[in-house]
Amino acid sequence: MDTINIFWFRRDLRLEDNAGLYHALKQGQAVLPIFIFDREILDKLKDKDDARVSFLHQTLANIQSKLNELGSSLQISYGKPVEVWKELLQQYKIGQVFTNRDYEPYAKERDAQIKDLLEKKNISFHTYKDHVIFESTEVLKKDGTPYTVFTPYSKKWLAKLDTQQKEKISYFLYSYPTEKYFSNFYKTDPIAMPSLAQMGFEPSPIKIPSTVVAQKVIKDYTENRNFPAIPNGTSRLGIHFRFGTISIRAKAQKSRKLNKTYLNELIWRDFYSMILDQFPHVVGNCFRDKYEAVVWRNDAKEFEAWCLGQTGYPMVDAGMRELNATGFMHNRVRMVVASFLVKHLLIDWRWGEAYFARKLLDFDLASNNGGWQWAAGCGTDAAPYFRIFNPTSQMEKFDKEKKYVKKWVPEYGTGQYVQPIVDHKKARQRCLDTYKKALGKA
DNA sequence: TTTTGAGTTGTTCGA
DNA sequence: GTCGAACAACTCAAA
Repeated sequence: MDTINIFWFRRDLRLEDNAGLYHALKQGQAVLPIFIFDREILDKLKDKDDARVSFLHQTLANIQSKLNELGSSLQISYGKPVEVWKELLQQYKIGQVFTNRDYEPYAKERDAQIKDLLEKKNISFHTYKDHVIFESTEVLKKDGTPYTVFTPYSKKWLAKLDTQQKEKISYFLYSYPTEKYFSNFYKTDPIAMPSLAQMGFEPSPIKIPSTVVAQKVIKDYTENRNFPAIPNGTSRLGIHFRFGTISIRAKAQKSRKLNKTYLNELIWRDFYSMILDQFPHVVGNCFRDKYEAVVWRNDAKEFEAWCLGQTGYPMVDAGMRELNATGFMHNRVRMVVASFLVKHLLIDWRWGEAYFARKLLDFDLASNNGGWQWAAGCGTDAAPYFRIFNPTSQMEKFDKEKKYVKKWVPEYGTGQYVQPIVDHKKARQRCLDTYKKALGKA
C-alpha cells in the first residue's frame, strides 16, 4: 500500500485559494481529501431540515464532482472525529495530515486530540491559517497582550496589512495558487458519500445566497447597509465566510480597494475571532464578569413572542420573521431585536444567542457571541447599558417607507396586528434600574 | 507611573 | 424642527 497524505476539509470548503490544501498538494505526495460530518455537532442540532446541513451536503457534492473529474475523490465520513480517524488509520498508510486552523474551543480540543492520536503513529499534523486575515497573536498591543477595544485593533490590523503588502512579506497574503498542483490529488474511483437521509436530515427549502456579489454592492455598501428594504444593501456573504466557500483573502483585497467600510466589517470578523481564541470564557459567560449580576426576568412567554415575531413592535417582528423564514436577518435589524430582547424584555442574552445560533445560516460562534455581548453591554467594546434602542425610532430612521416591515408583517397597520407586549418607556426605565442595581449604582 | 484622549452602530430632554 | 447635553462615569491604549 502506497503512503498518502491527507487534507482534512472543515470550514474551508473550496478547492481554490485554500492555504492548507495548497501546502498539502505542494508536497508532491498523493493527497486524499476528506471531510467528516461530525456527530458531536450534528447530534446537537434541533432541526432535521437545518439549512446549513443541506448547504454543507450540497457544497461537498460540488467539490466531489470536481474531484471526480480530476480522477480523484473526496472521502466523506459520518461519525465522531476520533473514531473516524482511527478507521482512516486502518484503511490507509498515512504520511502527513494537513488542515486549516479553527479557533473555536470545541475545534481546538478536537484538533489537539487528533494531533495526539496521529503523532503517536509518527504522522505529522500540519495546520495553516486560512479562515482569517490575521490570527489572534498577529495583532497585539505593544506590550504583547491582545486588544479588547476595536478601533486601536483595527488601526494596527490595517497597518500590518499595509506593511505586508509593501514589503511583500507574504506572497500568499492574497491568494494560494492551489490549482497548480491539482494533479497531486490521490487517484481513485469516486467514493460514495452519505446521503442527508442516512444522517437523519432532510433537505431544507431555504435558499442560499450566491457567492457572487456585484462590485456595486460593495461600493455602495456604506450608503446602503443600514436600510433593510434595499435588496442588495449588504453582501450576504456571511454563510460563505462561515463555511469557507469563498476566500477571505480575496474579499479583503477587493474591499480594500473598493470600500473601507466593508473592509472594516471583515476586521470585526478577525477581531471577534481573536477575542474567542484569547478569551474563550466568553462562551457562556459575560466578557466582563460584573454583568453576571444582572437579574434577568427570563419570561418564557415573552421569549416565545420574540422568537415568533409577535412582540407588537414591527421592526422587531419583521426581523424575527425574516430570520425564521430565510435564515437571514439584516444586520441593522439584528441590533434592534437583540437590544429589545435583552433590554426591553430583560431576557438573558444567552437565550438570544442560542436562538440565533439555531436559525442563522451565517451563524459563527465568535461573531454571534460578540454581537450579543455587545448588545447586552457586557462584552469587550460594548454599547453602554443606558444605550437602549427605541424600536419605533429605529423603524422611522431605517425603514421610513415601512417597506421592510410590511414585507414581513403584512398585518401591520390593519388592526389585526398584536398589541406591544411591553411599553417602551416603562421597559426602558426598568432596564436602566435593573442594570444600575446589578452594577451597584442604585 | 501617570496622564490623556478616546470609545461601531442611541435616545431623550429641553432650549 | 434642530441642536447640544446628559445619560454615568469607566476602561483601555498609548504617550
